[in-house]
This record gives sequence, C-alpha cells and structure tokens, in this order.
Amino acid sequence: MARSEASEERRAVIIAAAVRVLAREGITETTTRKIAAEAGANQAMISYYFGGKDELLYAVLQEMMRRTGEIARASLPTPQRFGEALAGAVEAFWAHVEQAPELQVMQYELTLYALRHPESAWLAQRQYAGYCAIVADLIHEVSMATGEPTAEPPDALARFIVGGLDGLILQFISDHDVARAHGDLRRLIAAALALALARGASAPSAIGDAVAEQP
Amino acid sequence: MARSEASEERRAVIIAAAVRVLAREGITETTTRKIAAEAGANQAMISYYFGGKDELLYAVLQEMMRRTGEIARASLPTPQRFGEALAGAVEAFWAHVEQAPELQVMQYELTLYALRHPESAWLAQRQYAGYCAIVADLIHEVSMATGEPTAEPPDALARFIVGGLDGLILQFISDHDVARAHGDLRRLIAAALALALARGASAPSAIGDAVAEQP
DNA sequence: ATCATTCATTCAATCGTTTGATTGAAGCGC
DNA sequence: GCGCTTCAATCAAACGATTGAATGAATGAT
Repeated sequence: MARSEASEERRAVIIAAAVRVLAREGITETTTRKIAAEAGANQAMISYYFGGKDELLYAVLQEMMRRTGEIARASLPTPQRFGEALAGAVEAFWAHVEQAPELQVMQYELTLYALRHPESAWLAQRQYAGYCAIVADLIHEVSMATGEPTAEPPDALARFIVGGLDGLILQFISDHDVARAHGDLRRLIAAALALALARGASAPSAIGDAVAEQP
Repeated sequence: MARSEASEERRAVIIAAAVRVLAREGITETTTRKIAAEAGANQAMISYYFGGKDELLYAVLQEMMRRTGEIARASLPTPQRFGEALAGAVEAFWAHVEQAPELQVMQYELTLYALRHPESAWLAQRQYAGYCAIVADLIHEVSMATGEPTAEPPDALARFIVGGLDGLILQFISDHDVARAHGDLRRLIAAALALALARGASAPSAIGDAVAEQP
C-alpha cells in the first residue's frame, strides 16, 4: 500500500494548507484555489482527494477535533489533589488557546458551518461530546484516585467546564485581554471546584488553594 | 423629515429580511439577491441603503445586539434577594434562546464575521462589553439594594455569567437538549452565586435556595 | 394656480469577476 | 503498457456591484 501512504500524506498536506488559509482569511473568504495554491497543488486535487470543498472542510474540522482532543488528553497523567489536577489541565489547555487564537476562531466557524448542513451536523455534536467525555474521565479518575466523590455528576461538571472555557475563548478572541482571561480562568476553576466539592468535607481549603494566584 | 421616516422603515424591512435569510440559510449561503427577494425589493436597494453587503451584515449584527440587550434589560425590575434576582434574569434570557436557537447560530456567525474585518472588529468587542455591563449593573444594583456585598467584583461576575451562558448556548444549538440545558443552567447560576457569596454570611442557604429545582 | 425643476427612490438589465467543479491529456512508478 | 496521479484549461453558475432610465413627490418661480 505504498500508494495509500503517499495519498494519506497528500491529504494531510492539503488539510494543513486549508487550516492555514482558513485561520488567516476566514471561512467566507476561503476558496479552493487559495487552498490549492497554499498547498502547492492543483485545484483539481481537492476534488480528487476529498470529493468537494465541503468534504475538505469537514475533514479539517475533524483534524482540529483530533488535535484539541490530544491537547486536552496530554495534560492529565499526574494524579494529584482535585484542585491541582483540574487547574493544571485547564491551564495547559488555555496555553494553546493563547498561543493561536486564530485557530479557535476558525474552529468556531467550521463548527457553525457543519451545524448548518444536515450531513455534517453530527460533527458538532460529537465535538462537544468528545471534549466533555475527556474532561469527565479526568474528573472521574481523579475523584477515584483521591477518594473524594463529587457533589455533582462528573459529566455535568465536564459540561460546566467545557462550556465555561467556550465562553472564555469567545471573549478572548474578541478582546485579546490576556491578564483578564487569566483572572476569569481562575474564577472558572474555583467555581467548578465549588460545584464539585459543595458542602463536602475538605471543600473550603481546596477552593482556597485553587483560587490562589500562581507564584 | 417624512423622507427619513420612510427610509428608516425601508432599512428596517431589509434588515428584517436579512435576519430571516441569515437564520434560515447561514452566512455562507446568504446573498444580496436572496435578501432582496425576501424583502420584496430590488437588489440595488441594498447598495443604495447600506452601501454594500458587508455594511448590511454589520447593521444586522447591531440590530441583534440591540434586541438581545432589550431582552436582557427587560428582566430585572424586581428588586429581591440575590439568588432569585439572578436566577430570574438568566432564566428569562434563556427562554428566548430556546424559543429561537437559529438566531443564536446566526449571531455567532455574524460576530465571527465581524471579527474577521478590521473595520468591524470593534462590534464584537462592544457586544460582549455591552452584555457584561448590563449584567454587572444588575448585580451591582441588587447588591446595593439587599446590602449584600459580592465577594468578587460585579464586572468579573458578569463576565462569568455571560461566558457561561455562551458555553451553554453553543452546546444547546448543537444538541437541542432542553432538559439538560436547564440542569446546566441551574448549575451555572449556583456557581455564580457561590462566587458572589463565597465565605459570606448568608452564603450557604442562599446557594441552597438557588440550586433547588423549580416547583 | 401653473409649470419647470430638483431630488430621492425604485427598477430591470447588465457589468466584470470569482466561484466550485470538470475535462482530457500528460506524467510516471511499476 | 497499465493504473494511479497531476495538471492546465475550461465550464456554467452565481456573485456583488453598478448603470441609466423611469417614477413621483416636493420646491420654487411666475
């Protein structure tokens, strides 16, 4: 299957080029010609490898979902106390948001675009379900490891965190206020912990620890 | 100024038509021809009244911001306890989200579109600043009226609530899960109250009241 | 009161451009 | 020479914008 390997690489090159064009120009200004030019390929190759523009955009969205999932998963191997584990994972994710906000803008554009077409609406749903599942797993594992049960179910806490991050991202891509975002991120983590440990034994101190600024 | 009145009404008709087309077809499928047909007007009228397609879209976004601001402002005239005031306002707003989710999808598309162009990026910033200011005012007024000071500054709490709502809206337009959204909304309000009243005197009971399901 | 002029508004028709997609021939490793 | 890959060239369709003429209400001069 030497052909398939080369084909997969060609697809990856085109997808990477599409990501750059989409992030730079926005979804309404992105054309198959610009993508082909960015990839150093002919325009006809898009139809050849993906069937059409829509299918390429869906492939790009799936690639972004995969990348984000990797990032989210990459920052959870340290079983520690509840507050530190959650704060560490969320802040690691936020570093990637700050590093390339254009990619977040692009991802929202693609998600809304997929939501518009019946054949791809499931992508948007799977995106949120996937992120929430990762966070819920993290919560569940840490909860098990530390023996601290959560006051709210892990999947509800996960949706709270993922949704809260979405809100922070939307504000951040609008005003690019790094300092404010960090403060709001700290409050989001504190709120999530308050929900998770509400009326629990060690709640007050855990919240206090998480709310404290970094050194 | 009889001319101006007629002109303003014509503009409003075109904007209303643009809202319908945008909500129905999405921003990438919206054309000046479709908008003109929907408005029962000639295509040239868009250039005549707005200058171009972009300016019309910006006008639509501003109109949506105005409507949302009205909705947000409409549900705060009852000075009561902190928990009820906040929960009431947020749930009143959510009713409008549930009633017409397509408008929310459209508004995100327009916001991201405005964010792409330097001449209109300020619109996206003013949108969030405006919503946050309304919520911050609500918090500040209720805080003054009840004599309960907030543990976190009102503008920070406002950003937390607006951002949290954004996250909930994004999930809701993806899966349309009404029941789950209500549960998540309840948790969001509880979390906001926990932030507002953290370590305060009447905090525990107030949180408990707000967290309780409706009858 | 009458008529000429001005001005904002509306329209069908068309402008030049750009779009996504396709064609048929050429390239090329096997 | 066969099958997968690449390309320049081209397709019809749709795009935003503009044109110049037609409409009719307001204005001012006589």
